[in-house]
Amino acid sequence: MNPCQFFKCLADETRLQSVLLMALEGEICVCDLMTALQQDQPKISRHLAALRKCHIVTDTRRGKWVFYALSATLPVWVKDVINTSAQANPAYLQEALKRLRAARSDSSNCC
Amino acid sequence: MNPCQFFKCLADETRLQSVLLMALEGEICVCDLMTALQQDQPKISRHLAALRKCHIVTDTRRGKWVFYALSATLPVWVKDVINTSAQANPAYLQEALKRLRAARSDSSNCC
DNA sequence: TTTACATATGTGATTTTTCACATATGTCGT
DNA sequence: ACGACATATGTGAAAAATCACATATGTAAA
Repeated sequence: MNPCQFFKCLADETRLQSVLLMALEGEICVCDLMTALQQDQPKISRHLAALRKCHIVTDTRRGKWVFYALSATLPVWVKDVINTSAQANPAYLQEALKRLRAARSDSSNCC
Repeated sequence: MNPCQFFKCLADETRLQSVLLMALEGEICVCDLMTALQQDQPKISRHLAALRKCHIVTDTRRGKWVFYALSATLPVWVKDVINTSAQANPAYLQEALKRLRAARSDSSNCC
């Protein structure tokens, strides 16, 4: 993992929040990320594709839905950077996390 | 320190290598960074200005030279991210570090 | 106070990234 | 096979970042 390429992946609000949410909450489906980050579907999807291309996340299809999670094979230092950042910035993630959890506990939600 | 803004600062080869070298070697003057990174003066100076603007580094003038170092007041998580990245990527920094140390031990060097 | 050297910044061009919209692909239920 | 829904991607435009060159500022020594 090239360090500069890695930091470029984190250097965008949508990608960074997606990665940090996955660090805190495990796998997340695209529809829930749309809700959590309040962004439209193509935008979410495109940023996830960028993360996937750099092997930071993996995607798993289950029925109609695709779930993204941090790659299990990340270098230790990358995991450390992601976890440290996720733990240390509750305020930055607060709103998105609230929307994510609300969506997930809503039985009328998509997935 | 906004997390996304911080990662944007690291998302450039010149800025990232400058920051990681400062983590490993302490303060570095502009002329030595030019040698270490093999970039021209305005380019180095401009990227350092960006880091300074975000309060990631501080600058100290001593005579004709300006020395840059990681800010002493960085949040703990930011220091952790920088140090972890610097320690974990020796190959990424090897060449620059070699040139930096060579320049510093050369008595005919600028500063 | 003039000159040389180290560093910073103004500026316009170039490159890269991001975006919005349209459309394609994939899955499931009927 | 068809329709509805979830996700992915093609494409051109817009925005942002980077660059190279010129020039300005600051310091010290002669």
